[in-house]
Order: sequence, then C-alpha cells, then structure tokens
Amino acid sequence: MELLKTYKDNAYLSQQLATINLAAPIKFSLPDIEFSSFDLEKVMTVFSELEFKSLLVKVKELRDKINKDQGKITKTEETPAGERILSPGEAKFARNTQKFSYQLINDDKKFASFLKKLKLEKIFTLDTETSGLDPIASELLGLSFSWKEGEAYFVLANKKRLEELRPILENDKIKKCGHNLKFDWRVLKNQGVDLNGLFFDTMIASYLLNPSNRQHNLDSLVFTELGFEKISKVNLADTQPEQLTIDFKGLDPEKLSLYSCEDADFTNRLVKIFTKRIKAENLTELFEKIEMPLIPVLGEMENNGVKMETEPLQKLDKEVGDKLTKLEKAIYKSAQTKFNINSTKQLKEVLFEKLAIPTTNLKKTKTGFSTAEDELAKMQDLHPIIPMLQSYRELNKLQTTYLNALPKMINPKTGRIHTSFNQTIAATGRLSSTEPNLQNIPTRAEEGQKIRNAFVAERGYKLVSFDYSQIELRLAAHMSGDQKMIKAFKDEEDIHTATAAEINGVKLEEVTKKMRSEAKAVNFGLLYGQGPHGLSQGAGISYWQANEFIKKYFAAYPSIKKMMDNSIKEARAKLYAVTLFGRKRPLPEINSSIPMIRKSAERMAINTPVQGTAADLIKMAMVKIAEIIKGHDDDIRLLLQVHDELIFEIKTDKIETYTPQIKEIMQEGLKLRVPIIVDENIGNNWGELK
DNA sequence: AGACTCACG
DNA sequence: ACGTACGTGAGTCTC
Repeated sequence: MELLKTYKDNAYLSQQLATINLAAPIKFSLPDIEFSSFDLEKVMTVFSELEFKSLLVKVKELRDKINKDQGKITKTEETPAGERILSPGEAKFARNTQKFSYQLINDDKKFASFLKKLKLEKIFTLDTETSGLDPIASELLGLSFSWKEGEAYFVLANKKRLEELRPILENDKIKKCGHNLKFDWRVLKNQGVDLNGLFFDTMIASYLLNPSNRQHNLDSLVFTELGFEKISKVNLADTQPEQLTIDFKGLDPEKLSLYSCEDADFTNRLVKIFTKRIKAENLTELFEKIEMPLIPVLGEMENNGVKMETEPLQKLDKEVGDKLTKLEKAIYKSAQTKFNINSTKQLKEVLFEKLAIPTTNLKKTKTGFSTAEDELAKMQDLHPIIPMLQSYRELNKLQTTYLNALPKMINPKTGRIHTSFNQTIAATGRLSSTEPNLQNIPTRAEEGQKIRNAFVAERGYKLVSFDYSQIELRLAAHMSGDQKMIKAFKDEEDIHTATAAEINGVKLEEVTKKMRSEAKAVNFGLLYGQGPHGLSQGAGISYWQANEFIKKYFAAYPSIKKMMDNSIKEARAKLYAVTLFGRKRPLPEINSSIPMIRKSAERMAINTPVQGTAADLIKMAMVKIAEIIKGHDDDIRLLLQVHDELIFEIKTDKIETYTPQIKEIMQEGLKLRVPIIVDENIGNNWGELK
C-alpha cells in the first residue's frame, strides 16, 4: 500500500487541506498516535490516501459543527476546542494481511467447473462489470460471484456463458445479494436476462441503518466496517482524475477480475454484518417487504424512460430566449449599467448601492442582503427594475434548468429520457430523482407548465396519473386520532375549508377565499413544525395574526398538538424519529443544548413520521402494482413517481382495465382511521394531467 | 467547494 | 436575545 509522502503529492488532498482553515485545533487519538488538526500535514505520512481522505472528512464535519455552535454560544461560555477519539472500527486501518482465492473464469473448462460449484449454492453475492455507468449504453464485460469469505470468481462474459447462467440468475428461489443491485438488474435486463430473487442489497441496508448518510458507496463501507482498503477504480484503469467515467473495456481481464472479485467478496462480507444489524434494529420487514422488492420496480421505471417531444421545447426556448434578451436590455437601461444579472454579488451592488433601494425588512445572507424572490417581492413597488428582475429570474431558470437541459438527456438509443430514481438519499425515506430530476418539472408558473406538455405518451397510449389526495394531512389525522379532523375527512369535506371554519368559528359556507388560503398555510406549516414567523411569511399575514392562528388551530385540533409534542418526546427518548412502517431516522441533536440546533431536530421529529410514512405507503403501492402489471409491459408501464403520485403509460384500450385495480391498491393498501383518496387523470401529455 | 437561488412535493 | 418550515437536485457565480 502506497503511503502519502506529503500532501503536495496530491492536488486533491492539497486543496482539501487548504479549505480546512480551522479557528481552533481538534485533537485526534488513534491507538498509536495522537495529533492535532493543525498537524495534519505532518502526520499524513502515516496514512494511506483513503485513510487520510476519511480523516479530512471528519475534520471538516467537526469544523462545521464547531463553527455552527460558536455562532450561537454566548460570551460567558467558553468555546470548547473540539476533541474526538476515533472509534476502534475507524481506527482499525487493517493492512493487506489477508489471503484471497480469486479466480478468473475465461475458458470452457474453468467455466464448467465453476458452474458446478455455483449450482450448489442457494444464496450468493454477485456483481457485474460493464464498459460504463449507463446500463443502456454499456456493454456487459463480466460477472463476479462470491459465497464464502475470501473466495470469488469472475466470469468473463460471453453469450454462451450468460445463457448457461440464465437459469440460476432467473430462478427466484436462489437468493442474490449485491451492492446497488438495481444497476446489475438493469444491465442484465438489457441483455435479456431477468435477475430474480433479489435478496440483500448492502447499499440499501446501509441506508436503512443510517438514512442521514448520503454516501453509501461500497469502498467506504468496506473501509469503515471491515477496515479494508479496496483497489481503487482509478488506479485500476489508469484513469486521469479529470476523466469522469472510467472505461473498463480493453482492460487486462486479470486486473478486472481481481477488482471485481474483491467487490463480490467484500460485499458478501458486508451482507453478513448488515443482516444482523437490520434484524437488531427491527428493520427486517421494511427491508424485505418494501425496499428490496422496490429495486426491480425502480429499475423497470428507469429502463422504461419517458418520451419527450423536442419541437414544442425548441419553440418555447426561442420565445423565452427573445423575452430574456429584451428583459436584459431593459434591466441594463433601468440600472444604467451593464452587469451580470446572474451574479448576486453584482446584483446587490446595483440594487442597494447604485440604485440605493432601501434595505429595511430585508433578510440577510452570509454575504449581505438577500435578493431571493421573497425579498424582491417586498421591493416590488420601490423601483421598476424589480419586476423585470423577477421575470428574468423565472425565465432564466426555465431556460437553463429545463429547456436547455432536458433535450440533452434524451437517450439516442431509445428516444426517451431515463432518469435515475435514488433509493438511498432522502433521510425521510422518500425517493429522489437525478440526471435529470423529473420530480421538479415546473407546474406552478404558467410558462413552466408548457414544459410538461413535451412529456408525451407513445402513439396508441395515454399518460395516466394517480395521486394521493392530501396524504400527509390524512396521515396526521390518523396518527393523532384527532376526532374533528378525522370527521372532516370522513365527511369528504375540503380540509382547508373545514380548518378555516374551525379556527374562525364560522360555518363551512361562510368561509372566504382568504380564510381558506390562510388555513391551507397553517395545515401545511404544521406538518413542518412551523412557528408563527414562518406562518406569517407563508400566509402573508402579520406575526401576531399568525400567532393567534396557531393558538386557535391547536384549540380546534387538540390531538394534533398532542401528537406533535409526543413526536418530540419520543424522539428525545429514543434519539430517532420513526414512521408507521418502522423506518427510523436518527436525530442525535434532539437533546442539544443549543436551541437552534435542538429546535431544528424537533421540527424533523414532527415532520419525519408524516413525510416518511407517506413515502413508505407509496413505495408499498408501487411494489403491489408492479406485481399485477408484471409481464404486461406492452399494455402498461410505470414511468414516474413524484412523492405522492404515480404516472403510467397505458395502452388506450387497457386504461379501463387497470385504473380500478391501481386505485384499489393505492387506496386500500393501508387501513387508516380516515379514507385514503386517490385521484386519477388521463392525457396525451403530462401537461394535460391536472 | 461553497453560496445563492429556485424548481418540485 | 435570537432566528424562525420539512424533504430534495441543478445551474451559476465566486474564490
């Protein structure tokens, strides 16, 4: 293992080190060495690159925490210098002392003997190697297998071998483990092989065990759990750091085999560790019944993709471009200077210095007064430049984030957009979507709405959406057991109108538009643990009015208040928030002595059970729906999930067949004290679904 | 890399 | 006295 000579050897680490910039030293203790964070450069020679990187991450985490804390601690309190003892697991920087038996299977004889052994196994770990990271475009180079510690096999892929492996891969009685199995599932699916029996994904296990971590990559799990430093991909392929993707194609099979076998072997070891921990944390049901079965569902959605028409976007792009050019000119004229409107730094100078727009009541950021939309709205009448800036911002966002970006994401092979649905990112249990994010396509602004029109159904099909109506509020009503709110939902009242009637003490038919919109703001805000200030912003009313509103709200719905207090109490005792399905979110800061940090954790304790249960619920529905539409992908395909809605592409004459079944699954999957209502919409494009 | 802004539920 | 709503991803500028 290569130890670092000095940080100057490594541009990345050198930059990292420069950004640390600590005000006070942090002390570190390892079994055989003690050092302060000021001495990082001196001690770096005893670490390998990966060790040192992980150390830097820890130092930065601590620095951020200390900086955050310092701002809030009063003068009388001494700021404690950070001190931290690395846990044995972290300190256990095991060196390469282990023995491995890894085999490259690259001829018929070796393959026959390997296959014989594999056939004896009822559970194993596998990993696929491809020429790239996009499962659609990539070529399958090989598969590695492991079922015993220190032993693994790498099969160099060809058609014949894949055919012989097919019965095993497709047999759902034979359990498959892996790390990020969705990728392997998609790769094999595109080779015409159905990977069945997905049993244990270490990435998902790691996520369920610690959903606040955003990184669950294999290398760092192996390092922190087993103290082993895997061969780095970069070293393997001799790739330049600036190269984004690593092409394994043409790589020496021996090297690829070693790398892949290591992946399978160590994933297999992690399976053992995480299985115990999942069980100990009572996460088995959630893991086995929801998260694991969801993998092929998401894989299918990603493979399906969604069709996009580029012509309407190009037309819109031109319109928006013209408007932007005109706005730009008008803004320069109004400011009597040319500047970069996208630079908040320059914009601030223009607004607050050159044009001297008064800054009272404006929010501040770290670098001065904010120019965010909320703040611009406050200045709206003070200068004609403001409305132009607001339009500019809206249109510019539209153009850069959507109009320019989306057409580039159309896959040339399929003519469709294939997003990634990430299952291990959001701390509450929600999915997230990347490359591109199809969960934040505009809907509110009128111009933006047009972008949805470009997402279309294939000829002969329609897009059909199913969305849970007020799902989070219904869950809050159920979980709190609040009689008034339950009754409102049972009577199928408009919940915001009902709330407005309750807090204003008027009859339902006497509720004004204003009363309803205020009530709506409170209903939403309460799910976030909002205080009077936030509500006054959200509802456009004064602080004191907002304060009164909240008081009345809790008087009308006393059990909601009780539930919120209870959520905090429970989190304080257990140090985590929990959903109806047993998903846990650790909240270690719930007992912090620093009010701001503690309050923030308290809001998470209020919000997570509601948001997280809604996420569990729709995931469960997706799994069940996938079962009924399995094998009918010519008739119906699930394309998108947007937190409380599912969007399908259904053959026109099959819509009537599937709609009631899907609705039934979504509405009846979980029995609550209130009905769950699902609304459906049909259209030729996404814009028509409302 | 971090800050800011803004799109969605 | 203080700040002040939950959860995301992406584009752009600045250092």
